[in-house]
Amino acid sequence: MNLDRAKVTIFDVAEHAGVSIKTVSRVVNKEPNVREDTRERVLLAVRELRYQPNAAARELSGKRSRIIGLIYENAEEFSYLNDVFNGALGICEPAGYSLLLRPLTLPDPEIIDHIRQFATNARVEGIVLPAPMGDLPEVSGLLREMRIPFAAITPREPAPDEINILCNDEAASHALTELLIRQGHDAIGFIKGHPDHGASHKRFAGYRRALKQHRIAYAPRLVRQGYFDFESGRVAAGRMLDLSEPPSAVLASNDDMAAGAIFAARKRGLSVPGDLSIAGFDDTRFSSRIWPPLTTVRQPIVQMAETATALLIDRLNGHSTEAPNSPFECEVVIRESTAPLGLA
Amino acid sequence: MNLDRAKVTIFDVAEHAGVSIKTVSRVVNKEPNVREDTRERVLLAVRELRYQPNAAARELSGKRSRIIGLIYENAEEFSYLNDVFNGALGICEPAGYSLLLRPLTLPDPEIIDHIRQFATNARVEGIVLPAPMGDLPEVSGLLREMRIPFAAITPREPAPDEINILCNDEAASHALTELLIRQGHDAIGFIKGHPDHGASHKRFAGYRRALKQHRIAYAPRLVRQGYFDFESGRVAAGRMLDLSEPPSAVLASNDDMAAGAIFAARKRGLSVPGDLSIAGFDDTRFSSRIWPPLTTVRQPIVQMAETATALLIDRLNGHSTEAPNSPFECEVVIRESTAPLGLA
DNA sequence: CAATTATTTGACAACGCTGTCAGATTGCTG
DNA sequence: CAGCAATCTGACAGCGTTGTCAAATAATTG
Repeated sequence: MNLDRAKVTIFDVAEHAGVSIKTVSRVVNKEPNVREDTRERVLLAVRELRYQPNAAARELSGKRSRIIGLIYENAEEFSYLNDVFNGALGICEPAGYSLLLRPLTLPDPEIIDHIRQFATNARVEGIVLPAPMGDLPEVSGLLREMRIPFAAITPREPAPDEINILCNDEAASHALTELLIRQGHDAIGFIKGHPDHGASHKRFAGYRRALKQHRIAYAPRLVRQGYFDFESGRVAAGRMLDLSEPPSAVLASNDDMAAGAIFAARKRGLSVPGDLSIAGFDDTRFSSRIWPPLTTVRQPIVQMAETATALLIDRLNGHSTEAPNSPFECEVVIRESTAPLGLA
Repeated sequence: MNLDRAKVTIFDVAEHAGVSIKTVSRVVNKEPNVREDTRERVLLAVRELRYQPNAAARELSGKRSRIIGLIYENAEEFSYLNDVFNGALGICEPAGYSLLLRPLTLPDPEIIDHIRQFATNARVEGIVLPAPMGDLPEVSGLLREMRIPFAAITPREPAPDEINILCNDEAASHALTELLIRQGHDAIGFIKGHPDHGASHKRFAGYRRALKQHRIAYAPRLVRQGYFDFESGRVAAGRMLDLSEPPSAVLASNDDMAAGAIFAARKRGLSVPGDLSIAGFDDTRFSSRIWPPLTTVRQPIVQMAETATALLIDRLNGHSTEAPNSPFECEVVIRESTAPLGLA
């Protein structure tokens, strides 16, 4: 198949504007040292001929592919990724970059090879690493070693001189726990997230801080390990509900597990929130569509992805990445899965 | 940022193998007319030096970008897209193609311009069009006019000589309706899908055919227009439930609307499936995670996307696209949202 | 075995752009 | 207005491949 469109070349533009191809190149690439009137003449020619620089020639000559990779976990949780895609694409397109996807199924013993191959084959200039990819030390280590710039979207401690976008998971978790405490709950269960995800620890920390602050004793029996998936939430919640002194509220580290908790409660004939309040994290698409709609925490994922991508492109272009490394704000969304203790 | 890796060029390989660069090119591109022993010598050199052809140079010289575009509706329904992505990526990667995403928000009055720009800027060789993109005549018309090969994944009538992947929506809908009829239901509501989607009509047709076949009168009051989103399903189901003679079962044209129907039933104090059976379509990720888990229809989306992409690549490579245009099989998944009439 | 044809190989010119560097032009200084 | 620096512009050589076409080699024929 021939790509026989767009055959206006830099020569055509140069001739039309009465300058050399190099000057056209300068204007198109916004290089300095072009007189204002020549610049305009060239720009006019570009518009009139609808000139589109040939990306392949550019890359071949200039060593820049203008491709950004996005390595993500090919998990079921996809509304998060949808936002990431949209954010990243929204920035890439106007900046003249293409976005190349690389799904990975975790855990992946050959992850290093896969990423190395992706980086080489796809000739990406930089990589966006949404959670939990940015949490894996072998991944960030490899990219550092390969000297491929990357932007991680994950609540880890920002490494010096690396782009890292995060939001205040801990504060949001604290706020959510506090909400339940204010509603009179004092036996509050917690389902932890996958231990490899930075967010898991932050969320747990917020929970503990809230308990402590309100002088509620920490009860290990009310804390269970989950793995961010529905099934683990269902099991973890079930265990707690079967205790002789079950919790009156459960905080799950994400919405999938919260949905699992609702499922477990239903199976035991408990009403939510009448007998058990349940809250989640993430505000996925279906959080408001299950019954009862979930109280949860919403993160500005699109904005976070936009910022990560924009900073990455800045760095690729040699701009001095002024890191606005203050975390993004999460928002507690109160719906019908939580209620004051003792009320239906 | 320099892409200073992978600097083994075709010259290095040629020298190492003691042949000319052209011969290396022949071997790498699987062209004919190379003696077996020279081929092997070259292949060995390729492996030893870990030679990776430079994609930019290839494109510049050979006019082939090896990029495939994927234009999709940037809707909320993402588990469908996840499958499409995975299927398409899974085929592209081993075939040496890159996949470029182009989300579009419908309705889009400038859709023509957007696609034209995408096709030109991104220099795609071919385009995959999952539903509902393949349903829009202006889109397929434009691509035809631009002479860009495309593969549509949608239940429309396959245009001659165009790649079109579909599954037997009609038969699945028929089977699902029949299931409800066998369970004793005879007042079966139907919530239609978005009228611009080909699947909507197929699914409705299957419903009507089943009614007819079992001599159940078609009742227009039990059929409502929906738009594939939760909210429209909720409203449509609500209207039916408020009738003086409400249905005992509702078939929604997708799972989002079925979830809306469950929501509406709950709000009215009805139990599902005790008072109302509800079935959906698509088997999205959360279909099994809401309460009650949905009876629905599963389509082999990943396979369909794989096939579409593979056929497209075949065509791009000049192979004679033997269209296996027989539809893919859907599968009815029976869960707990449907029950025989009169039983809890 | 010479003549002819089929197969295999290689030299070299594109492809469209950017980087380098030298030359032309302009502006400024005294 | 000469002399020099700063600014602008253009010629030309790559970048790593594939396509074209001619040359070399092998296979076939009478």
